[in-house]
Amino acid sequence: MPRPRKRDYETLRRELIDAGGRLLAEEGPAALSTRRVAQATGTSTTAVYNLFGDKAGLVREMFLEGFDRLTAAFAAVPRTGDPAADLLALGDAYRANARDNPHLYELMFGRPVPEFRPDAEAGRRIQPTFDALIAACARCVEAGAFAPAEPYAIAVQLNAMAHGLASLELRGALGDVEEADAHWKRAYASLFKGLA
Amino acid sequence: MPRPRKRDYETLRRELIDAGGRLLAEEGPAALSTRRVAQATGTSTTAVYNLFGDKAGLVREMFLEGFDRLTAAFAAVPRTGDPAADLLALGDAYRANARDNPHLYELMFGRPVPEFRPDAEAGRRIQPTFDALIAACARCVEAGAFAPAEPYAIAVQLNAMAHGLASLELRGALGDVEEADAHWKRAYASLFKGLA
DNA sequence: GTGGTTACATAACAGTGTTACTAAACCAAG
DNA sequence: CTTGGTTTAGTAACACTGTTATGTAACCAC
Repeated sequence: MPRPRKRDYETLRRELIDAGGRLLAEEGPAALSTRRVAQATGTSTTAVYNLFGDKAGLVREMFLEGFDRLTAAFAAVPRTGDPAADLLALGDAYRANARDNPHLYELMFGRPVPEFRPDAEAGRRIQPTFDALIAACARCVEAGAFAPAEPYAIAVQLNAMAHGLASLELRGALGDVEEADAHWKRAYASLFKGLA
Repeated sequence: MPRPRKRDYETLRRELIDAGGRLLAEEGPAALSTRRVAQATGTSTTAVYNLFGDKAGLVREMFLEGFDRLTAAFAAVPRTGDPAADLLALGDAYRANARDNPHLYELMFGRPVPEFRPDAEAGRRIQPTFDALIAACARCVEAGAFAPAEPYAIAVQLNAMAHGLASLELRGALGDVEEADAHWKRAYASLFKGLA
């Protein structure tokens, strides 16, 4: 007869992920030690290994959650009668996500945690985020805002531009907020013109 | 009368930076421990602290060297009578640099080494790389290939696009080489059209 | 009480960046 | 020659890391 569990595993798992998210947001990736995460949830590091396999498993969940949030932010963008404006709004949502969660953004698109590297399965799991962008591009093509082209190919361009701009902005390379605003506006205008 | 030095400091400094570069290229950022770098140069970790202040100081030199190389790659791009083609060639050089040195690229544009974060001085030191891009954009404006606009503002767009594409490509998100070629080609075509 | 099982925390291990410490190597002065 | 002073260099020590090993706890069945 096994020893009873002190805590519900689902709840503990949730708390560990949340604790990791808080530490990451407040202090950056260097704060993500198994000891600190475990301590923040009143348990021991063994829980990380039992519930996630290892530290990378925990960080993987945080990575996936970052994309879930981005997907949700995209889904929250209202669908108007103007597909081009909707696509711009997606870009705004992407930028806001990066600015509001710089450390999580780096975790999603960079390699700040040495132990973690996304696997192919994780890549598949984040596809919905990109799919939302592809769908928005398809609507622009259908509405005639963009010249006929494969929505996927267009989405790559938009994705690259947004990621490049967000990365530059997070590094402080785009100047103050107003200057950064202007850069985003110009870049999207150029690219939209080029895609028309 | 001080004890004589066993090694010339300039030479040792150079060797430590080179050793770091080799370890980074061959095994990635996780191999960049002070002990391994010191061992590879037949000295002890104290040398890292004496010559660079700390590990971050060594990594900072590698970061700067990465940009020196990129600047050199840009300088090696021949200046033709076609400024737009020259700008494309700069993009190719940027991409080649990223593909040939993926770990160094991540060090230059990401945060793979937790101890190191570029300071403002480092930011100034890498300005020449960006200046080359700005100059190439200026030539496109002067030649009428691009509509009149601040070369700096154009350079930001090109930089963002190139960085986004390179990052996606290094992550395996652009498919095989031919597919990636096509994505780069399309993205630059769209942006150039938009800037015309 | 013993055995078996799961659950959990702690100890132990090997590695990390960094600082502290000790010895080495040399010349000057007495 | 000895002592003192200085720089140089390597190693020891420290606190931290991810991870595995270990020991104890908690429960029921026999």
